Amino acid sequence: MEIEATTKTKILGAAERLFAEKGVAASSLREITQAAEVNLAAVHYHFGSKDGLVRELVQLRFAPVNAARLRGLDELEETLGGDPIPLPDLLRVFLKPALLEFSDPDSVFPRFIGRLHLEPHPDLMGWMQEVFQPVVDRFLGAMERSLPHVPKSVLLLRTSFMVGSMIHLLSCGRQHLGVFRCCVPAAADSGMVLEQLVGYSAAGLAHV
Amino acid sequence: MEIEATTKTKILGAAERLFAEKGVAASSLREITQAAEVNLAAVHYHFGSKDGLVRELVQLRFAPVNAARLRGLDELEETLGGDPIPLPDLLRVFLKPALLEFSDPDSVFPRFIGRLHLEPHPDLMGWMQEVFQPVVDRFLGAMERSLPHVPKSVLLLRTSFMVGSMIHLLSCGRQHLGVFRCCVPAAADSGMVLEQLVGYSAAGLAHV
DNA sequence: GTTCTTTTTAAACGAACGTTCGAGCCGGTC
DNA sequence: GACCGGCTCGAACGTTCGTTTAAAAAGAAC
Repeated sequence: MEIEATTKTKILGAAERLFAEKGVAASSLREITQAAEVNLAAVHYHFGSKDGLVRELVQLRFAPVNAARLRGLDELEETLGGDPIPLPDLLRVFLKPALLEFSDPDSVFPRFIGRLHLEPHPDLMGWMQEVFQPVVDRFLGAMERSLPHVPKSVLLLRTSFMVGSMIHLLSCGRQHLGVFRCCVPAAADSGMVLEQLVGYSAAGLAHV
Repeated sequence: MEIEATTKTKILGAAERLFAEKGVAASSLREITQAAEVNLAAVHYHFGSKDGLVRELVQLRFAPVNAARLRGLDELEETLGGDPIPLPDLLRVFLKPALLEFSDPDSVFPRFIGRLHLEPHPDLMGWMQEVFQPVVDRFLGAMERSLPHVPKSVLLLRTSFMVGSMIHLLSCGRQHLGVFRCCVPAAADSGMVLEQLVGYSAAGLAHV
C-alpha cells in the first residue's frame, strides 16, 4: 500500500534518511525540510521541536522492532514450555527484526537503527532506554537460562560484545564504511548476514 | 614524568576529554578552550582550525596504538617463522593496545578511541583510514593464514563483528552507557576484559 | 635597551543554528 | 457569503558556531 505523502510523513522520511547518513546532530532542520520539500516551520508545528521529531522517529521505528523481538521470544517460550531456549534461536529472534531490511539497498532503516545507538545526545539515550527496557530485561533473563554455565558478569560482558557487533554492522550498512573497510561484501544478502552474525555470536557467547 | 602544560598540550588534553564524552561535533571550541583555560583563538594559532586539532589528535593518539599492533605482529611472525599465528595470540596483539588503559577510571583514552570510530564526520573517516591502512592490510592477511578454512568474504564479515565489539566496548567505557546497560561490570579489570574479548572473538571467528 | 619573532589576548566577523511569530491559505459548516 | 480551525508560509528572532583581525604581551638575540 502506498503511504500518503503528507507533510508529516515527508518530514519523517527525510529526517530518517539524513539521520542515517550523517547523524542527528549534523543534520539541520533546514536540510531536513529542504529534502522533504516542506517549510522549515512545519517541523515545529507537527513535532514541537527538533527533539520532538527525533523522539517520534525513535518511537515509530524502534517500537515495531522491539515488538517483533518480544513476540518472537513469546513464541519460543510457548513452544519450548519451560525449557531453556537454544542460543542460536534466541539470538535469531533478537537480531532478525533489526536486520530485516538489510538486503534492501534503498532502505535507510538499518543504518538509522545503528546510527541512533551511537549518538552522544544525552536525552536520546534516555528515550532509547525506555523503548528497550522490556527487551533487555526479558532477553537477558532468557540468555541466563540458555547459558547456565556462564557467570552473570561474564554473560553481561559477552552480550555487550554481541550488541556491539550488531550496531557496527547496522551503522556501516552494506557499504564499506568502517575504518577497516571490511563491513559487508556487496553480494551478501540479508539472510546470509543474519546467519553469520547468529553463528558468530552464539559461538562467542557460549565458548568455555 | 610530568608533561609540560603548554597551551598546545592543554588544548589537546581538554579536546580529547570532551571528544570522548560528547563527540567531536557536539564539542565547541569555546567549551574546549574554556576547559583548557586558554584563549579561544589559540586553537587556530596552534592547529589552524578545529579540523586541524582533530587531525593532530588522531595522529597523536592512534599512531602509538597502531605502532604497537604492528610491532606485536612483527614479534609473533618472527617467533613462529612462517607458521600461521594462533588466532587468540593474533587477536590479543590487535586488541591489547587499544584496551591498555581500560582499567584506569581516570583515562579518557579508551572512550576517545571508541568515539572517533563512530563520528559521522566525512573527512575524519578518511584520516582514520590513512592511519589504519597498514594495520588493516597486515592483520587481515595474518587472519587469512590463521583461518584457512574460512572463506575470505565470511572472514571479512566476521572481522567486522570483532571490530564492532571492540568499538562498542571502548565507546561505552566502564560505565553502563549502552542502550542495554550491560557494558562492563564495574569490578572488571583491563586484563580480564581483554581476555574475554579475545576468547569471544576467537570463538566467533573460527567457528564452523 | 632595542629589535624582531613568537605567543596570547579581546573583540568582532559572517554564517548557520533552533525557534517563534503573524499573516495567509484552504477545507469544511452555518 | 461569512466564518472558523487546521495547516502552510516567509521572515525574523536571539544564540552559538568556527574563524579572523589587529594589538598587546612575552621571549630571544645582540
